[in-house]
Parts: sequence; structure tokens; C-alpha cells
Amino acid sequence: MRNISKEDYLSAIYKNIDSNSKVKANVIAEKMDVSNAAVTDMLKKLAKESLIIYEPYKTIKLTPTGESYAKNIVRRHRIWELFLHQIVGLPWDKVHDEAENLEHSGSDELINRMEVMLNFPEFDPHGDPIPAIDGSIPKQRDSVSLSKLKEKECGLVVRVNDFSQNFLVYLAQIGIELKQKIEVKEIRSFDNSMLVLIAGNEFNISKTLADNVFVEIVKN
Amino acid sequence: MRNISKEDYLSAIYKNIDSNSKVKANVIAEKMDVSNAAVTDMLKKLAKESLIIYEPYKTIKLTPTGESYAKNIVRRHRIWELFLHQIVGLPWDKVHDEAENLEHSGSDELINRMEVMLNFPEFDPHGDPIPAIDGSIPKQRDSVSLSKLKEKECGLVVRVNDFSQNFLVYLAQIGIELKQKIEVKEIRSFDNSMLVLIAGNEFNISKTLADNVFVEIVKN
DNA sequence: CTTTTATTTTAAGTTAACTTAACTTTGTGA
DNA sequence: TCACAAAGTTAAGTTAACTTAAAATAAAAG
Repeated sequence: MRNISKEDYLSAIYKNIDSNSKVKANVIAEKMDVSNAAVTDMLKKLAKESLIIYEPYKTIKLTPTGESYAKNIVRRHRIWELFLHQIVGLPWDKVHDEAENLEHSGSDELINRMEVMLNFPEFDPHGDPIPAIDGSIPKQRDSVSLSKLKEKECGLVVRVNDFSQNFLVYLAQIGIELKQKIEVKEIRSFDNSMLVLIAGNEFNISKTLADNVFVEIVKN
Repeated sequence: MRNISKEDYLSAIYKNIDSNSKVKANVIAEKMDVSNAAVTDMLKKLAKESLIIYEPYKTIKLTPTGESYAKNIVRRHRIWELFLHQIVGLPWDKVHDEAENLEHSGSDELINRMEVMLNFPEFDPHGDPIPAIDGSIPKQRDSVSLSKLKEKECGLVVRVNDFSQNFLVYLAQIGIELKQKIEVKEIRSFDNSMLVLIAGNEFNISKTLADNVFVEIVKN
């Protein structure tokens, strides 16, 4: 490895694959904070290396090679995240940015060693699955956005969908973390904010916040 | 940070400063495996940023800013090395290459956290001193190259001067590691190889090997 | 079905970090 | 002390990864 930029594009493509395994160049440009033209440029290079299937104006698809390549980068990223959180004790709102830098470094041997130390973990600190070395991906529990719950329903947090400091620090403040139980007490129809019960305390949370927290519905 | 190349040049300059705090561009080019012209190019850029003092055909000097910058990179590298060795359990012949990639990543916060985990270590796995966050450098014990010892003299290994896999793996095989006691039994004057006693076993080692192992002389 | 809007591509140009080749300066050894 | 090799610099060119602006295509909306 040493193709930091290519690796970034590939994993961005991988992460933005929708249900039909199609990606819009548009979205990549935004996520990577570069111009559309830069994306087009890179797509040509990736296609030349048979990592993606690309024809002008068509949506982007990963080849099997490209996909396994991308999966490996995601694997590195998520193992780093968990390692930093569990072994080094970095708070969960810091691990994403840190791992963003580290994911391109570290030999496969190092990554595998960390995986062993972590006892072959299945999910990173945000609840996202960690691809195994053979490319298999742990199955996630069925989950829905917290904002989809009705009044009186309960959920266990299984994943969050926003890795920004602000967001995660606030979640930690009100006690939202993985495996935490949340009960919806009331929903205010005018702005879809909700009153929720978390570990015995009530909080009012916005629709935007609830949209980004995913829960597994459970009986209360 | 994000100036990987500049950081590499700076730390290469720092590490190659001789007793008069002068560095030859020549040496840098070789260590970095680039052309002399590339070095000249970069020197101009570093000078423009006041990180070095540079005039054509003169030897290179670091400014105070440049030096503290460089020291910080060395610090990162050596903390990574020790962390990988002690916490992750990577063998000592692997840590240098791995740290070479990691030294440019990781926030200062992460580096400091690792330093705490390691209990403010003074030396890396090769015996080199780790600059503290304030720039101070632990004093090394007086040491001489093993090849300087006379017959019957004894030394404790305090540092090695070559980080290549081959070299370090071989050292490990014959039992040479930091703090290991070595006794010189015989010196063969025709090739300066020596017969040494290490943990009860005798080995014949070449002058080249002995040159790269540094010991503190002790009574036997 | 045509027009408008959104998305994507092409074209031309920039910057950082290199290269090789030719030139200049420095310092060494007979 | 001076010739010449070693070290260092300059000049010109390359490549990867970008940029902006203009042109082309696709998608949506009347």
C-alpha cells in the first residue's frame, strides 16, 4: 500500500453503495471534500486498475477485487477504532478521526495482531460491523432509526450514524451508548422531537438526533 | 500536520546532525533514497519556512523551531516503537518499519496517552532516547561499540545502531538484547571478528556486527 | 416531447515532490 | 597550488492529485 488517496476513494465508494450497489460520483465528491472533476479523474484511474467498473455518466460499481480491497480498508479503520477505544482508552468521540489517519498505516500483521488482542471483535465503537480477514461481514441485528419508534416503545442502541465530535459528546452526556436502553415517552408532532427515558433520566431530543441513533426494538 | 515529506526530511536532518550540528545534503539524499536535486529543492522550502538555515553550498543547520519540530517527530516514532513492542507485542525487528509509517499519524493526544500507558519511558526498543514533550532528552549511559572492547572485557548492551530485520533477527537468535551481558573471549586480529560469551553460550561475531552493538563497559 | 435543472465530464492550468542531465562550487591529494 | 573528484545546485521535465470553467449528458417537470 501507499496509495492513500486511492484507498480513500475506494472506501468512500464502498461505504456509499446503496441497496442496488450503485454510487453517485456526486456523493463521493462531497464526502471527500473535493471537486466533481477530481472524482472523475480518479474514477478513470481506478477503472484502469480494474478496481471499479466505470463508463462515463454511468453509476459506479466495484469489481470483486475493488470490493475486497475496500473492505480491507474499512476493516483496518474499524479495528483501529476499537483498539484505540478499548486498549488505549480513547473516548468514542475521538476514535473516528484518529482512525481516519491510521487506517492507511500499519502492516496487515499489525492489524491482525490487534484483532487477536481484541478477541476477534464483530463491531466497532459506533456499532458498525468489522469485516473479517476473509471478507465476511458480521450480521447486524435488525435495527431502525430511533425516530421511527412510537410512543411507549423501547429500543436498545446498536449503532450510530454520525461520527462527529459534537454529536457523540452530546450522546455521551445524556447517557446514550451502545446497548443502552431507551424508552420513548412522548412524541411532539409539531417538530417530531421526542421525550425519552435513558437510565432513569428524561431528555428531550430532536428529530435530527433521533434519526442518527439506531436501535433494536425490544419489549419494555 | 500532513506534511509527511517535510517531516521525513526534518527528522532525517535531525538524526544525522554530527557533533558540530552540521549535516551534509548528500547523506540525507542517501537515507531518504532520493536524488540530491530533490534534497536541494526541499531545503529551499524548509528554509523558506524558517525550519532550517540554508545557504547554497553550506552545510545545513536546524533553527530552534526546526529542531523542536524534528524532535517531536522522533518522539512520535520512538513512542510508537515502544508501544508496539510492549503493548502490542510486536518483535523488536518489526517495530522500526511499522513506526516509520505510523509516526506521521496519531494526534498529540494519542501519543501522550501512549506515553502515559508506557509510564513515561526513556528509551525505545533499540536503546535510543525518547524526547519528552518539553523537548528534553534522557541522558544515555556512556557506551562504546562492542568492537572496541578488548579481550576479557565485559559490556551490557544499551543500544543498537542498525534497525534492519536481518540484523535484529540475528541478534535475537544469538541472545543479544538490551541489558544483555556480553563477554569478549577472543579477538581474531586478521579479520577483527570476536568470540563472545552471551548467556552461557559462545558465538563468533563479525566486526561489522560488533560495530553496530553498543555496550556500557562493566566489570566481569 | 421539450425545456430546465442537475449531474458528470472535458479541458486547461496549478502545486508538491520528485527525476535526469548539465553545470558550479568546494575541498583534497599529489 | 592546482587539477580534479565529490558534493551541491540549477534547469527542464514528469506525475499524482487537485482546481475552475465550460461543455455534454441525463433526469425531471411541465
